[in-house]
Amino acid sequence: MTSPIPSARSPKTQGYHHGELRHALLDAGEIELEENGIERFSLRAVAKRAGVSHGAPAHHFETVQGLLTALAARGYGRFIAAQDKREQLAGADPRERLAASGLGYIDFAIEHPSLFRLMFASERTDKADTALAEAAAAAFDKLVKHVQTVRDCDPHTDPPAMADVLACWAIAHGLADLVIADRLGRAEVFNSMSAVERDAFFADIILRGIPVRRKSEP
Amino acid sequence: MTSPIPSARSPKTQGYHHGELRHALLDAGEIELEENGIERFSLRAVAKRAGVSHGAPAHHFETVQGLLTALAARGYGRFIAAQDKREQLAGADPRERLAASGLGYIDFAIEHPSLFRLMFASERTDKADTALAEAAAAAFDKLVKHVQTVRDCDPHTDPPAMADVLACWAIAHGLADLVIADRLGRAEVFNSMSAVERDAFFADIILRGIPVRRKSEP
DNA sequence: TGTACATCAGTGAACGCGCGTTCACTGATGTAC
DNA sequence: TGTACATCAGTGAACGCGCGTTCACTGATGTAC
Repeated sequence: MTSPIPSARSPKTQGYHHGELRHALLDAGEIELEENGIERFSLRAVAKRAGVSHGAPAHHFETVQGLLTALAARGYGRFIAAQDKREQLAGADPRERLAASGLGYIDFAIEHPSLFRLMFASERTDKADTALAEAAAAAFDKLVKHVQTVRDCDPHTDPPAMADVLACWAIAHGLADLVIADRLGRAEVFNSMSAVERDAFFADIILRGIPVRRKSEP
Repeated sequence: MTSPIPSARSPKTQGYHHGELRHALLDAGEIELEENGIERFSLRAVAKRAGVSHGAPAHHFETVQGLLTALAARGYGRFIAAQDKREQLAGADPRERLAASGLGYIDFAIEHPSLFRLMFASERTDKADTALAEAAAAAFDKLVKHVQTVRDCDPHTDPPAMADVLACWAIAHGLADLVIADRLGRAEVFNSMSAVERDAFFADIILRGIPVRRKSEP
């Protein structure tokens, strides 16, 4: 079934003391989360996977909620990294970069569906946690800045631009959630797409959130 | 804490036999779901709320998964009803009706957040269940027909129209999921809206999924 | 360099809990005659 | 209308399980002198 992660122990600390257990528990927790889903997540299984007794995590996380909260916070780091990765493949055009960021949003959900759900739809994290709140805020700021670049104004003081922010967010989020729930297959055309076609398809939909302003319009 | 639902027993069947227990369990299950969330949902609590012993549900649902699956299937009925309700308040314009349907989608999520999550994001339902699959298909068909009316073509054979379907779906779904995750409050403008303003705000965003085609465009 | 000692970070047994499911049972109901 | 009987739909005790958490313990590590 599950096996410890020997590589998580450096040769220097292979003995009684682990040395990097906090980090190892996060790694093991992430794997457990993706293998079993949030609904079957358990601290004991995480400890087993990390190769320690199930009492050990208490020295690093007060409760299972603490571990899940730390996982969610770290998840936002991966989430932003997935968006950065797509942006680096994009050109200089602000709209293209915004769409790329949205594709990274979806990539993350596909690669880490349970972590994505933990971050956006679980009641098992501590929403008052500072690190988690800051990580989530950083992700939101990223989107705000994309829209700011496209619209050349600050969404926080320009309601129409903030509407663009929420529209793009909702689209990327909705696509991501529907993809991992395996719902988009209902659209026959979706099933026959190559990866490149799918990216173009999603990018087109994401950009509907921030319509091009025409001269004839206000 | 929790109390039985005496009204679920008709005077004629108040004795040893319940008479409507299947129905009463679904009602109790829905309340339990919303009060405790999926993550803390338990068959024993549902039985207690329905006023029967915890062994009783086995006569109506093979397992807890069976009850959750039936709840999800019935949820799609409520989901479609929420959309119908909004449509009835809308005029004849196809775009207005499509937007209204999307608002009903969001209404449902707000009124039944845990049921919404059970339907769209849980691993605890039996996805092979016929009734559940048919209920979900009916909800999708509803959206397809809205787009069909707006575009005057069948999305199942017209890929651009199916792209409109998925775009509108993703927007309504994304808004719904972000609203119940309490994320939209990050946009300051959103917090100060009245219910009517919020509806108009969401309707505008939903309709971005199905852009008006101009004569100068293909 | 060697020793005493404090602290750290593990172990593993134990606790109590709620869970889904099973099952022998029994009261209530419906039907045949 | 009355009786015998089959079936239905409950009860409640029992099962085994995995869970999070606690705690006395101990081996490992680091530090003071």
